[in-house]
Amino acid sequence: MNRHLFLTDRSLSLPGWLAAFPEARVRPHPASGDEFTDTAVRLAWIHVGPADDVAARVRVAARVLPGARLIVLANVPGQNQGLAALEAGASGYLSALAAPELLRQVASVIENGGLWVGPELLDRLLAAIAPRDGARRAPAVLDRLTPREREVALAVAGGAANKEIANRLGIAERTVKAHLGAIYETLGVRDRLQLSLLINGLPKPGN
Amino acid sequence: MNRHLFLTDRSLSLPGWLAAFPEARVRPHPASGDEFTDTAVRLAWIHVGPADDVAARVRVAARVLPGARLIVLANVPGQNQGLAALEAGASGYLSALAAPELLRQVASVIENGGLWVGPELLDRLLAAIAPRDGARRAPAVLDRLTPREREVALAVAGGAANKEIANRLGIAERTVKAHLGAIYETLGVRDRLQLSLLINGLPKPGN
DNA sequence: GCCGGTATTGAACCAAAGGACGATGAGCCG
DNA sequence: CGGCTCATCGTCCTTTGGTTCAATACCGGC
Repeated sequence: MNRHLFLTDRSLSLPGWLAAFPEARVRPHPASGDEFTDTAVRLAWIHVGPADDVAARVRVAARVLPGARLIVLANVPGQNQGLAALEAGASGYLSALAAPELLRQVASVIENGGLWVGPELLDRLLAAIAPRDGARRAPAVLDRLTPREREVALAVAGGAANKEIANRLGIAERTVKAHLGAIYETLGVRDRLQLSLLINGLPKPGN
Repeated sequence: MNRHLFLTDRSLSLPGWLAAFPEARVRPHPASGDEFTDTAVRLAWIHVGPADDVAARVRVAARVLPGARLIVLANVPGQNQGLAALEAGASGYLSALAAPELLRQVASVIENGGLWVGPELLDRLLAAIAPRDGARRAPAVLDRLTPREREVALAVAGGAANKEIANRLGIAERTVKAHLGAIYETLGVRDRLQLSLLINGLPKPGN
C-alpha cells in the first residue's frame, strides 16, 4: 500500500516521517517538465524550504499525482507560505518537524476529506477576511498589563535592551527584569522576542 | 475523565454525539451572567441553531470553561456562521449531524492544538483573501543574505531560539550562531530582536 | 489597621546569546 | 592549481536575559 509519497530534495527530516508512515515512498521533487503520472498515490507530502516556490511545487505535484491530496511540510513554517500553499491547492500545511503522531493525525483528517490548518495560519486567514480596526489590536494585550509594565513592554517591543530601558525610565535594571518576568507570565510568552511579535501583532511561533 | 462537555438546549442529536464520546457530559448552554467555572473540561461542543448568536455562545463558553477548546456543532452549517464562530474563538465548526467517526477525528485534531475547518469554509476564506497581493512582497533586506542565512533569519524573525533553529535545520547550534553573526554584520543590527523588527518591516530599529 | 496590588531593589544563579579566536570541506572561477 | 564564497563545527569567554530566593514601600479599600 504505497499510498503515501514524500517529495523532498533533502533527507534530514526523513526519520520522523518514516516513523509515522514506514511504508511510505520517498522521491525527489518532480521538475515542472516531468511527464510521468502516478494515480496510486493518495497522499503526497511536499517538503519545502522557506525560499522555495511553494505554489509551483504544489501545482507540479497536483499534475503528476492526479489522485492525491497534497500536504506541504515546511522547514520554516510561515503564514505567507502557508497561504500560498493552500491557495495553490494543498490540503494541509505544517512544520516538517511535526511529531509522527501529528503527521498521522493530519493524514487521517485529509484522507477523510478535511483540510488541516494550524492555529496561527487560521488567525491570519480570519484577520484577512474580517479586517477589524488594526489600531485596536495591540492595546488588547497591553490592557492586561499594569501602566508600568506597559511602558516596559512597549520599550522591549521597540527593540530596547534592559539596560536602556532602565536608564530611560530611571530605575534599576533589576526592576526592568522584574516587570518583564511579570509580563511574560501574564501574556504567556517566553522571552522578549515573542513579546515583541505579540505586541506588534505579528505571526506567533509554531506551525 | 469528563473532559468532554456538550452544551445544548435540544437533545435531538445526542445519540450520535454520545456514540462518539460515551463518557461525555451534557448540560444546557450557560447564560451570559452565569458565574460558575469548570477548568477540567478540555473540549466543549457548542450546539447552535441557524438563528443563534454563535459568537455570544462561544464567548460565554470561553469564559466559564477557561481550560477548554471550543467546537461549534451547527444544526444548519453555513459559511457566515462558521466564520463568526471561528472569529469568536472556536477551534472548529462542523455539522451537528456529523458521524461519530468524524467527531472523534475533529476532537483529536483540536486536542493537539490544531483547528478544524471544513473544505467549503476554507475555500471561502481563501477566496476572500485572494484579491490581496499588493502588500505581498518579501522584505528586500533578505536579498542581501545567503540562502542559508535567509532561512536562519526568517526563523529568528518568527521567534525561534537558536536551539530550535539548529534542530529544525539539522545543524549545530554553533552554526546557527555563526550565521547569525554574519547576518547581524551584513544588515547592521545588534541582536535578534532588532533583526526581527527589520525583517517584519516594523517601525524602526533605532537605538 | 490590615490586606492586596503595584513599584521598587538586592544577591545569586542559571541559561541563552553573542563574539573571538580557529578549523574543515565543497564548489566555483579564472 | 590557487583563491574565493559558503556552510559547517569546536572551544573558550563575556554579556545579556531570565529566574529564584527574597525585602521594602506606597496606596486604596474594607
